[in-house]
Amino acid sequence: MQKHEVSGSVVRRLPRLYRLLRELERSGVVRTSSRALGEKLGMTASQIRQDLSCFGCFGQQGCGYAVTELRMHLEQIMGLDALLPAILIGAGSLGKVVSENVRFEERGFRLLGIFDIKPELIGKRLADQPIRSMEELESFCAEQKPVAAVLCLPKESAQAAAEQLVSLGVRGIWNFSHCDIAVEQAEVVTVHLDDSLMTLCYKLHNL
Amino acid sequence: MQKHEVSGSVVRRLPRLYRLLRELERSGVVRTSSRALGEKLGMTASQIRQDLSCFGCFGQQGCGYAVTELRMHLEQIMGLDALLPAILIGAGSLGKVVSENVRFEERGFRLLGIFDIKPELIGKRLADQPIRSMEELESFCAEQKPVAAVLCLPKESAQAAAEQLVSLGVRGIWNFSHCDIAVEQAEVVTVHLDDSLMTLCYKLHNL
DNA sequence: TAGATTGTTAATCGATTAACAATC
DNA sequence: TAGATTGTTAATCGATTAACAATC
Repeated sequence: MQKHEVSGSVVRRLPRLYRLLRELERSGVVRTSSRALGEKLGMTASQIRQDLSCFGCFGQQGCGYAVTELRMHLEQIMGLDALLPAILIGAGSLGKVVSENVRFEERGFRLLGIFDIKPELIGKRLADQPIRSMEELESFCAEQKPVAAVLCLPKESAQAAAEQLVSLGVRGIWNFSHCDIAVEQAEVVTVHLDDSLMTLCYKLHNL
Repeated sequence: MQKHEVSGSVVRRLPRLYRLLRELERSGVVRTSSRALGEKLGMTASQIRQDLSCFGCFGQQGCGYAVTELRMHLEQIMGLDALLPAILIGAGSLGKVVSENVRFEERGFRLLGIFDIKPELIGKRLADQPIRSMEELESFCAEQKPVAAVLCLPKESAQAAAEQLVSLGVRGIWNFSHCDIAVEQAEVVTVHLDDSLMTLCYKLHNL
């Protein structure tokens, strides 16, 4: 289906388009066009069509796109229907917010386990799960084979944890650790809140 | 100093370079080169030099860059030394994590006030601040003149809150509300955790 | 059929990389 | 002076936009 490798710019735009389609669906819109979609997302109709064309043909000449159909295609393209098994490491305040506020099941993942190193947290519950000891991690992974891990650790321990996770079979890491991580054989998506805040600072400074 | 408008791609790279320089400083490195910096950041030496050249000349031919000096220049460029007055709206679990975990003062902002609409939260403390009632917001803004606001609200109330804030003088919004926001006359930087997670899903799906 | 809108090819624009003269 | 490395100009590469034939 994909001609060549799809560029990062295209991949980063897919979630926004997906969210818009969900909204249109909720408001009862049945058909739409690249023009209408582009307007709402602040991009050109060309770009919408060009982006979609990386993955196939989802419209009809003259009539545009069926909203629900296109939304389902995007789900397939992004793999949101897969529900990949995932775990979360670090049940501090950050881990708590992420586990309780992120809709994993609507974003392609199922959160199977939450781990922390602090003895006083073990056994408490978070997002409907017991917090488990890090000593359980290896056997848990052997059994449940999580493909992804959410890292909510201080930056000092993030790199080592990432390496351990990869050695236990994890292939994707969602990293909240305020530092960059380098691991072979795994995809890492880092959320750099500090960088995001600094870009706001820059913009205000150069208004 | 800036020839033309600096592109978004350049602006987004500045924080990473800044973080690297802080690290180098901490490990006692005194001088460095575009080659060394590029290697650590996974980009070309050309790109480092090209990015910096948007703002001035900070190196010496033959000798590279003085780490501390360049770090200080970047602080100036991004405006990190300004400590712009900021407020936070929404003291739920998300607001709690953001106010307690983000190092505002190192990122160019000073958090002056935290607001929430829920009566049961008013008066409790967060990040060394009392949580204030939304009724106080107008007079507080008139007095303290916050330039930026952190939005930690559910998406239903985000747009209206943003508009109110702008009418009260806020010029920059750091938006955690899981939705896009459109306001005239203000810079908005939105943190889309869901989009970030979906790109990880895509990558794992297309491994 | 006429109008609309796709998918795709071609043209433009911008961003990245390479090259090199200037100079520490 | 010789070696290194900048700042900048030119060349390349990729991404966005425009144009248009195909067709619903």
